[in-house]
Amino acid sequence: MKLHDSLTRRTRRFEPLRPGRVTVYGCGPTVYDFAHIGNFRTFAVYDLLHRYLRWRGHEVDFVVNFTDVDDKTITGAADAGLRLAEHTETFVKAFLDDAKTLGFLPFSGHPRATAHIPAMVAFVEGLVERGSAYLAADGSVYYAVTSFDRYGRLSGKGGEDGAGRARIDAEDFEKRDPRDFALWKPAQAADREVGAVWDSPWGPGRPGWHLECSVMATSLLGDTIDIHLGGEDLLFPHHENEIAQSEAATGEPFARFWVHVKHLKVDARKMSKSLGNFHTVRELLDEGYDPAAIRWTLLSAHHRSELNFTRDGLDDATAAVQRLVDFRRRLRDSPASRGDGRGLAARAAEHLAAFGRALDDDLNVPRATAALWTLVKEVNTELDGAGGRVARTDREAVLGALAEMDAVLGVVGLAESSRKVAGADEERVQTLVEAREQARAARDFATADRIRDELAAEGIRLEDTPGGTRWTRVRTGP
RNA sequence: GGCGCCGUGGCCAAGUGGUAAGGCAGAGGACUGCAAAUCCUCGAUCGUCGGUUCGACUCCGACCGGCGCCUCCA
Repeated sequence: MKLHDSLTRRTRRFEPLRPGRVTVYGCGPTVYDFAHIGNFRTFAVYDLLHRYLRWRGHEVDFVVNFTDVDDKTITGAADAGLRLAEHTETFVKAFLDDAKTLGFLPFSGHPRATAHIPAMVAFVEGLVERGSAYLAADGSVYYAVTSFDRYGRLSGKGGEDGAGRARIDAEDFEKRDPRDFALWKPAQAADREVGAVWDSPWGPGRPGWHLECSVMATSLLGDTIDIHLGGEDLLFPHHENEIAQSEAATGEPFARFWVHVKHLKVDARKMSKSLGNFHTVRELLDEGYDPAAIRWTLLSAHHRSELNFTRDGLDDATAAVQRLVDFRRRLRDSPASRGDGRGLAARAAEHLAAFGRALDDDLNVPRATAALWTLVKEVNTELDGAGGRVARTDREAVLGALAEMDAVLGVVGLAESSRKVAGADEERVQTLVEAREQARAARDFATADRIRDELAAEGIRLEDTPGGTRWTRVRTGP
């Protein structure tokens, strides 16, 4: 596959360092609040890459951390009158729930910063020994940016020129260079209040933000990882600092590919609480949107392009997803015709190949889905022409290709799972459908239409086919 | 001020130096008791102005508009 790497600013061929085994680290959520739809755009891309790599036959170690100690989590815990761990647990759980809702494959692990403090301390000790970090008068340990000559290579920022404009905080007076950043911070009153304090050779305190990712990535995945992911905002300073720390500590290249996901906008504007366009997954679900439609929307633009998230877009996605569900159902339910196929198997293979080629090209989902739609249309046309029948071999081939595509996209199965009808309801609906059939046979269309309308109101759609009336639950959005 | 991105049909969104995928919506048609589902047909010259080129939407420049990072942020 080819993958765009932010560090070299090139789209390059990707091969794992160790054949057959890919190591991926994605910066995960800071668990101080419910993750919003913008966070989940990024995480949806993580899931896409995860699924794609597995689909292409790789073993994947895919780690996504939880930042469970930082200013915001500490402030939040203090405001809630809780210990840090109690406070963050709520949002860890919420994240995992939302991830499941959106059909994410379980990642290999979700290391928490607070569970890796000893390794962080050791990491910092190593940096101090190497002369890459120093203990300042305020009790903080800072990374010395000037000790790393490649600093700024990723972002094109943070060079000496930029230092002139760097904001000068009170703590900056303790730094040797304004660009230096904290690896270890001495305990403050608020930290002690919520239990965010750990021992270290430099006294009680807590780790700086950038440190955790370097430590967890290298200790869990090795000194050099294949792919490092994050939102575009993390490029600087977070990822720049990760590189500086990690490479100074290990002497090895940190990440071979850097993938940054563009931010999404809501109604063409930056999502923010003040604009009132701030959405969480659970809010959208409460409004009645289909999880699969949310997922489809989040994946609807290439990950390096801006994604404009709108209600209209969600409605579009709802219709598109429903069409895919209908397609699979139609194919599954189609009676097998006798004789040889009509070439659908070959075309399914062709479109599946095109789908794969699109993803091979820097995860080009829009192009991949175009191949999917072409398959849908061609098969529907064929079914129309053949009275709804299709050769068994053709049917299995098309269903197989669809399943393969969905192994990466993860929407059809997700959509079907939210359209299940419980047993009791099923019997009730069946009874109504039969009553309507009798009314139709008696040409009592008023009664028939009334039953159909009633069922439609509860999301049950009826279709009168030559083989009888069929019904299905559909999602049409709020 | 520095670095960077974007502007494609009503909406969303790919793409390429040789005359623009796909989805949604809309219109007409087929099918249907009427529908639904499905299929068929119909729409853009790619922000503006210059330049390079046999030829640019695709390269270069300027401009207009929108946006991101530079401070916590997916």
